[in-house]
Amino acid sequence: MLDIKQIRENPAKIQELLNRRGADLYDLQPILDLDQQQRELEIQLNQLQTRSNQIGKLIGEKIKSGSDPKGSEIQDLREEGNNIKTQISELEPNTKGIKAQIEELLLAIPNIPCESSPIGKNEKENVEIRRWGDQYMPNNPNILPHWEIGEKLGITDFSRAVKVAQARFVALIGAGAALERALINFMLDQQISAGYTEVLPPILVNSNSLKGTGQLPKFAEELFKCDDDLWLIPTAEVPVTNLYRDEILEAENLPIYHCAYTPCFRREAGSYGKDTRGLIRLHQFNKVELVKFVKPENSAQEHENLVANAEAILQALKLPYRVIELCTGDLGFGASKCYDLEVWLPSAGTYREISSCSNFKDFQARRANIRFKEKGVKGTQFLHTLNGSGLAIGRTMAAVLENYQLADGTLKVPDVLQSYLKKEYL
RNA sequence: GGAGAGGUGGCCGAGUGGUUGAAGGCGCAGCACUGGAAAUGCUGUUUAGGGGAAACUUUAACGAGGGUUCGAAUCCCUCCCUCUCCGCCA
Repeated sequence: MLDIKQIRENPAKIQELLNRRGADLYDLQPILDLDQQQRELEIQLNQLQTRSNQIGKLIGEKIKSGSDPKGSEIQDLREEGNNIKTQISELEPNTKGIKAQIEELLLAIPNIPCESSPIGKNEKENVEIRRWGDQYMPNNPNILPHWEIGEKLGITDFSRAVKVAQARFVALIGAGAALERALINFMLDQQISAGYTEVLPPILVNSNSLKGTGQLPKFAEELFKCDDDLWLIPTAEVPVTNLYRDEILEAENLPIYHCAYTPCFRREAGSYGKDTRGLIRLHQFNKVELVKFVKPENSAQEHENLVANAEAILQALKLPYRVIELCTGDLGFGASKCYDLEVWLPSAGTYREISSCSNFKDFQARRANIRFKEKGVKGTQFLHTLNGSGLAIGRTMAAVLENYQLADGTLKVPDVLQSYLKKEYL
């Protein structure tokens, strides 16, 4: 959520930044108008309330000091109080309505892009920052797509998973399950030693949590909903970020780094026909997520470090990848600045997103009301949140299945996973 | 699922309609005392919004939302959450 004060004080600047996502998409003027009305009403309401409070006190004092509660003095005050109450009840619905409208509008407005985010209209204008691992690109010309090698080795079973659930689900069998588990454990172990504290959070969350991280109210159609106001998480970002919702943290306890393995559930609405085969786009997938809570002045550096932590996994797995910086037109709803890691998938001859590392600045913190207090400094401040995949397991599995294929149709286990799998080849 | 209890400030805990943003204690901060510290004493110690250059002032908040009243932490209604016992269960 954007800061209404900032919008009020600097509308042109905020509007200009917002326009970088795509001109004319979001108009701040209605918010400004409502805000103006709201403050005028509030001044009136405040004055009435002040008088009402005075009357209440006065009646109390008079009765205590012996005035006749039925006498005309008290009766007059009561009448005035009643009048004020009527006036308040006329104004109050207005302010409440206007406040709710402002809130609704604000919740639907995305974060303002960072000044440093490259300006562009769509993913075509994203900027490649660096590549790594060209020397590990396989030169085997007969590489099978991962879903084929997976079926061939008998470690992925899509058709049975479809029978059990639906399209876009998979069952991992035998070494496939073991490989998935090895990847999870390896990633967690690595991130824990990089300084992240592991969390195993709820994977059903309430709608307040989803509002806090920005999935609601706008993106309900991308989520699976259960009864009782509970939703399956689309990413561990939601439960982990909301761990500290409505809290005031001590500055000395920052930064906080968490890593979390969870399954993730997405409807993938609007992507019919895209990536229909394989492990790339499923309704359920596993992911290790990194989440940081930091002081505002450190968030840019923390962001770079977060990306490095995600990259370290790909490097340890010797999987070729590149780092893309998203342009303003391709930035996610809550992100101010975002780097994607894309892993090399030789069967397709392309890089595919395997991690998305975003700096949300105070956007989520404001929605989720996560603040910190610095000793000796008056008041509280919103902290900055960041998160990134470290990494998406299913897509990592796909990358391993393709990049580690041998000419004879078997698979070499990446060095760092051998101790987990206790095997060198599959 | 059945029966009961409860949700008050950073924490503990009082408070059943009247000047209570909330006694008391703990904790924390500052000052005094001390060679220094402990102990002690004094002072201070929530958050958010509005107005104001500021000093300051005003409003709101005792789980959430509504109601009664001139006035609600206190009374009424709805919802949420926590705990205990019974049942069921990985």
